[in-house]
Parts: sequence; structure tokens; C-alpha cells
Amino acid sequence: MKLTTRGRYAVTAMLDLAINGGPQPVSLADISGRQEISLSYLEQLFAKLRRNELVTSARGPGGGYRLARSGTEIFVAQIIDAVDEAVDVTNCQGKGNCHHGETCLTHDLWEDLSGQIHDFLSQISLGDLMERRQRQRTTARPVEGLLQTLSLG
Amino acid sequence: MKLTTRGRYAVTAMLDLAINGGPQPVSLADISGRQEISLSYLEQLFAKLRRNELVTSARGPGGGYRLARSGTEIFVAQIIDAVDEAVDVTNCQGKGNCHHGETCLTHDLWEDLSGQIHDFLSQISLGDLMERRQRQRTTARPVEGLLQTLSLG
DNA sequence: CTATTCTTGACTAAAATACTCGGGAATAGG
DNA sequence: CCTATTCCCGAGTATTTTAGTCAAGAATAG
Repeated sequence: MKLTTRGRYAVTAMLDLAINGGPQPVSLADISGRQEISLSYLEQLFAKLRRNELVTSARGPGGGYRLARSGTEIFVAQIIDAVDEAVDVTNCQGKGNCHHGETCLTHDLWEDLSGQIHDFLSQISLGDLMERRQRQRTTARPVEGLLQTLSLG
Repeated sequence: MKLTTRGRYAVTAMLDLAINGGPQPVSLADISGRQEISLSYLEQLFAKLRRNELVTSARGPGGGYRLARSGTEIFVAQIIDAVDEAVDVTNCQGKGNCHHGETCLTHDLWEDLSGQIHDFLSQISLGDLMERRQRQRTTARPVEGLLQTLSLG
């Protein structure tokens, strides 16, 4: 699990799709305009999102992308996994060629840590993000503790 | 909050220090040998760790680094923050120059997400990691659910 | 037929990462 | 004092990743 701007782009684009889409597809040109992400870059991202079956596509005029399923069934972790392919936990990937056994331990450790983060992001769906957005719009309260109720409540 | 290999290097090195250190300092050469991280790279990382007051240093023969305080008082988030300076949440950093207000929303959203992860990693100390390592050594059980008891229990 | 939109692959500029190198400054031990 | 050891610091560099361009093509609605 990596946490980079690319992941943010992808989540942003998917959220745009969740908000502005529905039965009718949304073109990448639209998303590009709204979110100010270059069209060609979006194309690359969506190629991956499609391969990971998070979106479906329709060609031709009026075409575009649709969520492959309901926003409540698409999770942030899935989106990030789709575009930010897993970090290679370098050196000794299970090869056991570590010197004193120590090295491998710290790798396991890191894997576990990112696993925990992964689990955490696996609990947050696009639906949750939309719901929160709604709340933020209606009530003009400052941002506080996103998802307290969702994941750790 | 970013999650990269540099952060892993730093956590690994700090854990090495926590394990192999004590009242007497540990030289970077030692850590470099054990963890197979280049000495010069370690120097760069430890310069940051020192500036962030996570370690103290002693020059001259027999010198090296010590944890600035007990391992139970040093948290993974602090280590990562020290070496992986915060991502700039690009575009419109609070400038409000976003088009439809949508862009800023997704940025807030991402900030909140990484904030959550930050909080999570703020709960895990070097002491916790050492404790876990101990458990793993004594009992030869497969790795499972690191920190369940710690953070989400 | 044509404009629109996805699809693909190759290529590129810029940034970040993971280093190297060289010199210096402090200090423990002789 | 001398010397080896160790931290300290800045500059430079190779590699990788990121973010983005470009060009050609295939599907399809109207």
C-alpha cells in the first residue's frame, strides 16, 4: 500500500463519477474539466480502474465511464490498489537471504503496518465519502474527525 | 502523510537502535551493516531524526546515536513525519481558487484520510514494535493482525 | 459518414528517491 | 599532541517514479 498523489487523483475522479454519474456514463473530458486533471492522464488511470473492474466503459458519442457497481460497494482501498500498484517490499522478498533474520522482521513489520492501513481504507466506500460531502454542504461546520462514526465508532 | 520506502528505512533504523542500543550509543556503521542501508543515506536520515529530536548523538570513537527518549514514547508517525516531509496538497492550498468548490472538497477529503492514518500511526510506538517482535520470536506462530489489541481492540 | 469517446502504446519532462563523494569538526584513547 | 573514529553537512548524481504528451486506432450514436 502506497499513498501518493496518484491515488488521490484516482479517488477524486471516482468520487466525481459517483457524484455526477448514474445510469448515464460520464466522459473523461467532463471529469478532466471539473477536476483539472489532464485528459491523457485520466485515460491511463481509468484503463487501470477498468482492468480492476471498478468502472465500465461505453464508447462513442454520449459514452464514458460508469461505476461498475454501487458507490457503497466500492472502497477507497480498491481504488488505490488499482492505480498504485503495490510497493515491492524490497530486499529478500521471502527469499530468506537476510543476514541475521532481523532484516526480514522489519519487512514483515512494514507489511503488517501497511496491511492495517489497507484494512482501514477498505472500510471506506465512495458512498461514505458522498454522504460526508452532503453533510458538509448542508451544515457549515468545520471538518472534524472524518469517519469517526464509520470506522472507529 | 506519505508512505514510502524512506519511511520504512527510518522506522527500521530506529527499531534497530531501540533493539541494539541502550545507554551506550550505536554507530550508523553498525546499523548500516545490520540493516544493509547505505551509510551516507543513513546519515541523511539521522540528520532529520536528530533535528526532530527523536535521537541524540555523540561524536568520536565509541560515539553514535541514542534514542532521545524511551521507545514507548517514540511513535511511528513521528519517525515518518521526520523523514518524509508532508505532501503538499497541491492546487488551491487553502487559496480557494478552485472552480466549483468541488476540487477543494476532494482535497479536504484526502487530508482527512491521511490525517486518520496519521492518528493511527501515532498510536504505535517503537516499544510496541519491539514487544511484538519478542512475541514473534518466542512463539513461532504466523503473523496475524498486528496491533489489533493496540489500536482497534 | 462523422463526430465523439474510449483504447493502446510509446514517448518525455520533471520531480522524487536513493544514493555517492568530499570535506569538516568533535572527541576518546594513546 | 596525534590519530582513528564518528558525527555533520553540502553538493552532486544515477535511477526510478510521476505526471503528462502524442499519435494512431476502434467502436458507436446520430
